[in-house]
Amino acid sequence: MRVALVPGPGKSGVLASLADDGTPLSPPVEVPDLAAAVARREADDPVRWVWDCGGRVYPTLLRAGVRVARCHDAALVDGLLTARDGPASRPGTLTAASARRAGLAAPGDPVPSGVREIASQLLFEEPPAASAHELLAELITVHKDQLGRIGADPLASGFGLLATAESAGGLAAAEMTAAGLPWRADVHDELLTELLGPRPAAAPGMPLRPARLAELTAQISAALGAVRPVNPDSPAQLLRALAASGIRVPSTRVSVLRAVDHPVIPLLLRYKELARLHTANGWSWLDTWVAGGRFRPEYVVGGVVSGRWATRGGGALQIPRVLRCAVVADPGWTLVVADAAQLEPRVLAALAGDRAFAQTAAGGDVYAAVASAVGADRDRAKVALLSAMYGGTGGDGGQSLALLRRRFPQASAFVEAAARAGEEGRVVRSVLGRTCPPPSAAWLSVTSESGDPELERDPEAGRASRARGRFTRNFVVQASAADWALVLLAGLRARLAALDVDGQRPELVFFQHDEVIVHCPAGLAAEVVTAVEAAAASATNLVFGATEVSFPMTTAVVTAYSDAK
DNA sequence: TCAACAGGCGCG
DNA sequence: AAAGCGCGCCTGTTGA
Repeated sequence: MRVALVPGPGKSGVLASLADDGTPLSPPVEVPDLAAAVARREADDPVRWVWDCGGRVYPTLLRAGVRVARCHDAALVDGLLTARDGPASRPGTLTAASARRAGLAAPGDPVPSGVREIASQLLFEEPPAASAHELLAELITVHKDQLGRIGADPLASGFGLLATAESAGGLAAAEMTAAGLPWRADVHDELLTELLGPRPAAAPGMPLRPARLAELTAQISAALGAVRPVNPDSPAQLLRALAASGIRVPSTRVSVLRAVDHPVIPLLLRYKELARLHTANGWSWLDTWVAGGRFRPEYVVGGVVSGRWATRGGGALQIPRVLRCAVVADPGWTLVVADAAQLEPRVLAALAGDRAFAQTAAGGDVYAAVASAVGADRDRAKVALLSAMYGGTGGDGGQSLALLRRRFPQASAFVEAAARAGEEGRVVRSVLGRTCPPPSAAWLSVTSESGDPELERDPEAGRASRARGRFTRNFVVQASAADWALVLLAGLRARLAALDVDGQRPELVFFQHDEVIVHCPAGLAAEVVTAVEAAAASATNLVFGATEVSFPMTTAVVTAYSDAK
């Protein structure tokens, strides 16, 4: 059973039951308390809620203590379909719905990524606010249209799974934001103080460097023999000061500086490390993003073209390793940290239908297995494999790359074909059918062939073409890995819901590409680990069908995130 | 004065 | 000969 839902004024809402093909079964029903109505239906029988944008609707339900098991998120599905069919394919009704959504949004409100562009175009037209009944009618039309377009996909079942998983991802994202990642502000503060010195007093308009950074700055200037103090935060200034000391470098990147032998280098490297911590995850970050012992990032489902998630604010997907000691389970609770081991090479093995490579990826360490298969050491094999997926030659791994091609011709041909498609301006799709963006107008104009043989040799054309080849080469792997991880997340979420004991519910609290963290009562950790493994096995089967490739999860039951791995 | 850009670095 | 993929966010600089 599907039920379409649109919030109305106050706590009210409008509902309509739909058949599985999206046809309305009865006239819309107004309810005074939407959350209560949803909770009743959810308890009765399995419902797939159809709504326009879970990111907006669901947090309200969660605040009222109501969870749902399944949904169809029309905004997220629109993103998938628009990536597949192009913006011109978007039906008029959805455009109108997007416009209304944008019109109803407060200025500066985030708009779901799939409709961001069109919404921003229409934002200025001040569309009239539509009634909940009008919006529901539109939603029903859009939903039915989407079901038809999903069904028409050449990868119908895969693409349908993707739409379902993307929608479930929307639910998980809202729930994770509501739950928050356990974060010990006191531990974080202690670490900052230990590394940087005491927190500088707030000086209006005059941000102070913490003691340790000020000290290093002075030492750096001295080591460079600079007359005036050098600001290490200014690459241009630093570059000049280095040159004045006879150090000629193309940039001030850590990787470049590391190769230089000079007394100032260790000071600079230390400064960069600490300054990064201070600016990216220092006290002001703590003030801004951590409250009540929780860090609550806002996830952007499908925010990356490959289907990976992004986050808005707080840089949640770049939590530095040194800070992971601040992620600590509540007393009596524990963290289950699980990540998919060597996900991308395994995905390539499963995708490419390369028997030899699949057998190689059937075991515990793909890189070691590849190394022994091609007769190279593990490091070289790893670089070669990554190069094959990223489009580099791997420098040192170049030879191994050639061996890789000989030993695993089908896997190589698979990524090469993806690269050719990109270079020629075509699009590629993930295993479940997520579609990469078409080439930009700028790319087309740079690479378009002209009759003039002089122009054809424009090196810019070749560069742009190869760059897009690397992008599509990587896309098929990264996006398929994202497919798998999303299906894992959806399955895990469902399994965890079944472990709910009197509100002592294991909570998904973090998701980062190929890694999840579950916060659970200590007594449930073993069951959570089992759930993770079952979800991984199920994801493998749903996404890749029968395959020899294994997708093992590395799980750790820990008190602090830093204790994992 | 402020927005856009460049350089840089954190994560996968 | 050299170079890989995808992000978010910070500071400093530049230019309208």
